[in-house]
Amino acid sequence: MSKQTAALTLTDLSAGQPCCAPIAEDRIPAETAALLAPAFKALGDPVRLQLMSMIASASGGEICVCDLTPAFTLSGPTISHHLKTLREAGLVTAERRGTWVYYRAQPGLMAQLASLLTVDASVPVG
Amino acid sequence: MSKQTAALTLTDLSAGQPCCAPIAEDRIPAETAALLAPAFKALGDPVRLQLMSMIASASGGEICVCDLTPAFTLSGPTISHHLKTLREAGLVTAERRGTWVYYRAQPGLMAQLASLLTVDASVPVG
DNA sequence: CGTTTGTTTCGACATGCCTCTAGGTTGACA
DNA sequence: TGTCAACCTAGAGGCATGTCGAAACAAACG
Repeated sequence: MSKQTAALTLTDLSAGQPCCAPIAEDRIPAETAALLAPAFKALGDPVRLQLMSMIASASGGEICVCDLTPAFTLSGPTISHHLKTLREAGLVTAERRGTWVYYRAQPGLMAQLASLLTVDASVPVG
Repeated sequence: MSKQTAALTLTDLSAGQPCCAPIAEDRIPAETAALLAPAFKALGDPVRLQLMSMIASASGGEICVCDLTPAFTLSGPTISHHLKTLREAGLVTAERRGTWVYYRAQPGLMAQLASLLTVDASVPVG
């Protein structure tokens, strides 16, 4: 991992390490933007947003690909591609158990994105 | 009118109308995903994420394009293009006053996205 | 009225993304 | 061991996006 420009890594973020103040408090540094933008980008597709929702809301905290694929009118490989995108963004993790692959949400990064967008009413407008 | 699944518009969201439960509570409907994905997509670029941050954190709640452009090593038209993307996503609004154009964040939609990503510790994991 | 300054639009090109089909890999089971 | 099911990877086609330079538009000012 050579692109260590920022002192923060995706692993840190997934682990829930705080990254920065909310977007409305201070201008975020370029390194942070470069690190978090891919996560937002991954959520920028309706299919992936629904996949993320199904994974995050799954009972037991995980869900099988075999339960995800039939929920869409898309081919298996296409769903697999979207899951890979979510995986590479650090939003989910995958684990193979026997025949099936189970996906699990990564609450740390989700919380980071949420806190970044949080608009605090007490944020000074001046 | 407690269960609004599809009859929601971007205007509603920008105005701060609640759209749905957090992503980790229930699977979001396809209509909601189609409505919110463009907003995440708009934030999925490092330049736009920084622009959004500069706008949202601007003192006075607004900022001039003439203050945004010099902050990047990109051409004016390119910055304008990114601002248009944020505008069309409903994340910011623009107003021309004299020579300059001022941009202002749209806290309603930002709050929607934040609440969607919020992970409640009390979310049942089983 | 013409010039200057700030901002957006237009046209073009390179790159990236979404989707598919085809094929490969992994694991279960007779 | 052979076969089948589940899942992923590879490659291609078509469309969208990011970026630029040039030009158009808008407002202020002399």
